[in-house]
Amino acid sequence: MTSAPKRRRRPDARPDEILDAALAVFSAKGFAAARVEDIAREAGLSKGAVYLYFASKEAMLNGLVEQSAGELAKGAEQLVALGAPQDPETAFRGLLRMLFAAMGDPDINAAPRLVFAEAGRFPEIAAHYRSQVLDVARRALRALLAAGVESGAFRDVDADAFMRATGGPGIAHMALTSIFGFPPDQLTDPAEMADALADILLNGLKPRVPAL
Amino acid sequence: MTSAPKRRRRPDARPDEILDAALAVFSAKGFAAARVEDIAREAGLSKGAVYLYFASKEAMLNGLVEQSAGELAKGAEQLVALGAPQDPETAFRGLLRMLFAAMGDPDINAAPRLVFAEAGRFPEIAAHYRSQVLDVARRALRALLAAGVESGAFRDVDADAFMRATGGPGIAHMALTSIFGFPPDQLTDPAEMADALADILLNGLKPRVPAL
DNA sequence: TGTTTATAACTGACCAGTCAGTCAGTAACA
DNA sequence: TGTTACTGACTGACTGGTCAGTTATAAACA
Repeated sequence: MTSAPKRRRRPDARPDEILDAALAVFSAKGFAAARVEDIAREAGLSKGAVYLYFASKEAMLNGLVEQSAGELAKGAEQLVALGAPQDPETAFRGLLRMLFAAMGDPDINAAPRLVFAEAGRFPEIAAHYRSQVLDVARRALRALLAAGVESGAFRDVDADAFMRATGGPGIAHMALTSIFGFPPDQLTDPAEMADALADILLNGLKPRVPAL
Repeated sequence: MTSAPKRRRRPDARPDEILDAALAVFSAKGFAAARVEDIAREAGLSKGAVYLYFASKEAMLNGLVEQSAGELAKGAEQLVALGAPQDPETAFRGLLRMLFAAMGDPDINAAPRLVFAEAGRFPEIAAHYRSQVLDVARRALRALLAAGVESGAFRDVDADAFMRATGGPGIAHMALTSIFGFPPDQLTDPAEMADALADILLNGLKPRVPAL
């Protein structure tokens, strides 16, 4: 932006810059159709320079996924660990709010979207995401559920159904908004959306009152 | 397989055969990385022959999506229309069972998976799926919800949150099983999974009993 | 016979990855 | 201070291979 000299010496920042550019291009065109030259241009470099930092196009994809997986896993674990023991219901509401905020933001959900689209063709990526993100999320949700059951806030529902009930709507939200351009009819704000969903799920998780 | 003559005349069956083959190859490699010659071989033809039936690779993708969208929309509409007026709860359970059975079966969910992965790059496909599948599903769910509210079985929750709460877990199930190879810990059977989820959601949708 | 259905060889465009060379900066010396 | 020698980040043209779509030709029918 500011009159930067053409040759800037900052090799330590380059890998991240290239990964940012790669995410943008992969996200727009998909891995196979993305051209390395486009990534290079987006990063303000020539194609050759990109190969000084990454051995191949696939290495960029791997780097990208690793980065994103790390962030996601950290976020999920932190959030649940923070709120779970004290107040499972509030922690659950917070988790859904965070999930919908993230999944509704095209900048944030770009990486998960990419993983969704490409993981089928890259077993290594699928395995990495599974162990670094999904397994972590499952453990966190399991802990949250257990805490809720112990405190009497939740019924002892199946953990895998609980995981699908919690994470699924977030994925649906992502797909509807960022892939299909589906605007919600009523609830524009992701936080309201999250609260409406929390309202359904928390009610569903409550121990059944023996009425009716 | 069986000693079929090399030149068989059955042009009326060809388009569907080619679409089947295209789905298999697109699903395995993604649209961009799929080779038309692979599709042709999978269909037992030469590449040139494929171009007698489809003008381009993209035309195959379009045909595929159109076919799949038609089936999905029909299924969703029928199921809800059948059960809604009489017994919304039972209809909802049936819908979830059907959803999980479909989303858990790699043969059936191949087309939706493909659409998920590619719709971002093909606005026409996204628009088609949206109008032919998503809008139809939304209407159907809205009707089911309204019927449930009227009969007193459901609370009057937000329709879009309801849509995400219902469809989302199905998508999550698809992703976990077919993309990430995530085996459920407890519930192997999709029908059990659907019932566990219905248990959570139906309880959540019930009018709140003023206790606690 | 003419028409339909198919093939296989071909073309032209495209692109991942390479590499010989360029240039900005820097440091040591005079 | 100006000069020389050096480094390593960067460039862009090139190569080798791939693949969508075309076409000349032929077999199978009617």
